[in-house]
Amino acid sequence: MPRQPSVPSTTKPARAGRATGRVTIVDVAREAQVSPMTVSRALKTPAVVQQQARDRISAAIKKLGYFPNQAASTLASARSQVIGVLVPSLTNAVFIETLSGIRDYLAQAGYQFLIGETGYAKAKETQLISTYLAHAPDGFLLSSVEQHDILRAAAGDHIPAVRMFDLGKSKQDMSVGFSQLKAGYAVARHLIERGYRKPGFLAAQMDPRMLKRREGFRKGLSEAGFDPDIEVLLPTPTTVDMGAQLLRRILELNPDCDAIFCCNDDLALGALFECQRRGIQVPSQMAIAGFNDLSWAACATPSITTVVTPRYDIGFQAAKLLIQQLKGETIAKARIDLGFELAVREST
Amino acid sequence: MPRQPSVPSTTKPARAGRATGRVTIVDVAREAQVSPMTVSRALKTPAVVQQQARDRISAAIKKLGYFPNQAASTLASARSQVIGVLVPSLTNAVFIETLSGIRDYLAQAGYQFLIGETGYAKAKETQLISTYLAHAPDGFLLSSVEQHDILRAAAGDHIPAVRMFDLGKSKQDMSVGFSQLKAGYAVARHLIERGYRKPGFLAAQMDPRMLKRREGFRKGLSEAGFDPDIEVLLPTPTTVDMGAQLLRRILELNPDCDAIFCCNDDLALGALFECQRRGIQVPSQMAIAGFNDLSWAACATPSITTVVTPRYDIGFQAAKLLIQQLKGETIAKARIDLGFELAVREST
DNA sequence: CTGAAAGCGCTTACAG
DNA sequence: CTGAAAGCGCTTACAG
Repeated sequence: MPRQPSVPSTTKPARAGRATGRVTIVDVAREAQVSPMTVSRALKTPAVVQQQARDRISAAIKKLGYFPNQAASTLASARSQVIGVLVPSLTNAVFIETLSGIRDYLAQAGYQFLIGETGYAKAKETQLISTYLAHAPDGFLLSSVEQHDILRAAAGDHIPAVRMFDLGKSKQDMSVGFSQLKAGYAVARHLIERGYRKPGFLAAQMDPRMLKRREGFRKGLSEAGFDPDIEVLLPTPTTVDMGAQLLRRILELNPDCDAIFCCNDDLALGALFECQRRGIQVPSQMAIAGFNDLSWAACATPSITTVVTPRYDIGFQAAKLLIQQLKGETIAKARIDLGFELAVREST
Repeated sequence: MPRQPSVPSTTKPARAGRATGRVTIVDVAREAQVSPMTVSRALKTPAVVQQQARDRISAAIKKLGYFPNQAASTLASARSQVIGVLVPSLTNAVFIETLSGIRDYLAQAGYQFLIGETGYAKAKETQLISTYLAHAPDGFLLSSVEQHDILRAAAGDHIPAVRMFDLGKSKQDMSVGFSQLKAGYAVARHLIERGYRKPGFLAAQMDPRMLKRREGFRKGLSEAGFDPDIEVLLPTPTTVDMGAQLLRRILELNPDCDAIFCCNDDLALGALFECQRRGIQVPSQMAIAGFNDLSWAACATPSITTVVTPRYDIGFQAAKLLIQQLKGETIAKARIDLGFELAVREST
């Protein structure tokens, strides 16, 4: 690894009280016998620097153990190479996979990112954006559909943002996701086609995306002449255990409920465990459908029918869209629908 | 929200080609009729500024919509208020909870953090540290026990680091975790005391912590005169489905195996599903113990015995230790053992 | 408690 | 393709 050589005071006299000992672009320039500007160019736009100079600069960088100071670069260029990323929750596997997609795209593009957790609250999101502004992010990846005035107001400029998970209303706003409404609708259609007659809906964590899934589910039931009001919704955060609680509750309220759509796979898993505990056969006495296709859905006993969502891709494509925008490239489509898939398994 | 006022050219003439339009500390100083230095002090060490001046500065900040430029601060002070955090995996719920602990401590302390995923590889960790150095982090929170020369070499200075999850060998090295070895040993003792005679070990993702758990487990078995070699280890990443595969494999190799210690709860869940699929009664025909106490362990059918690990606290305490070190506070204990707990449930 | 000067390490905007 | 000058917005290190 690059070892920082102790710089002899003859080549680099310590300035009065400010010496950091850090190897700078000036040190590299001196070693390579070019100007600091040429070193800067060799690092940012190598094509524009003569091969010979580039070689000397590379050698000097290696010899001195130079690495760039991002703060200086940010200050001088007003570009931080940092993206602010705000997701609703970090304890939900769904968003973690989205972060993986974001990281994979941003890493190869040379960007870092700051991660914030909004707890599904717009106010918290606004506050985090505000905090992040000190770090002068070049852009934001957000999870809410709402607009943030602060993005327009800050730094005299509009900071570009891409919204993830749901699709923006206007085609100008950049967004990457899929139709939550259609996904909920598809689950309703599936359960009806399988012959279930009293499908219910279980949910926790009242966030806008969940409400859209519910809306689609209800629409599917209503259209087919079924009762859309068999449901239990809780505002508290989702846990596996809550799936068990919700199942108990819906059976108390609707003893003849014969199928449930859980708004995520954690609830579905808890509901399945509760059925096992009570000796309720799945799917013959109770069908269970989940959402997201987390790792256990496919290998549970019985395996769980669920909606496969493009979580990783949402992060990857959203990051890509943002960077294209930052580079001033033309955006073919600002609103990217990645779709979803229904994985039909044993539980329905 | 703070709206950036358009600055009339009479008060702030645009410099030749560099005007950013950003409100700076100089603008605030002018508005508050103090020097920029006093504004800086009012923000960093308010106690040292006269109340009256502070009030005028607050008003000016509000009026102009000022927020600090972290890049300028970092460049001038050589302190970035950023911590580099490296965890083995972002798709493992364990580390996510650790990140929550880190975030909760760092947020109130006014620090941001960059998150990197090492994929359980030291080389990747070294590379990420190297990348992060450009952002001049004030410290690192690491997951490996190994030393990184690059931390000593960089920036002419030693950058402080706290190691998480396992305990450092020396009492000088800062580390926060618990004894993986003792945890594995405790599970072995528990299974033996319950009367199981052929306990086996299932693992994936060969990382050093897992190997220490295994070492403790084998020690417990050997001491009691049991065969420690009933085990299946795979180098590939952990998934729920792999728990099912590993269970099949260990039963092929050791048909009389009557209990398994899975190196994490994901494997335990997969093993439980596989038992259900094959009609193997848990725990009467096969006992299952996991590790970490993830959300489903307590509510599975049957509920799963597991080792409760202090994941959130590891993150919180590690961040606290690092910040104390950065502030030059005296460190009472550099090696913090947070312990663990065995949650005995129905599966054993 | 307050301020003028200098500097942190880069990049912009020219000029050649 | 290359370089000298100036500036990004803060904080350090003095000096009062």
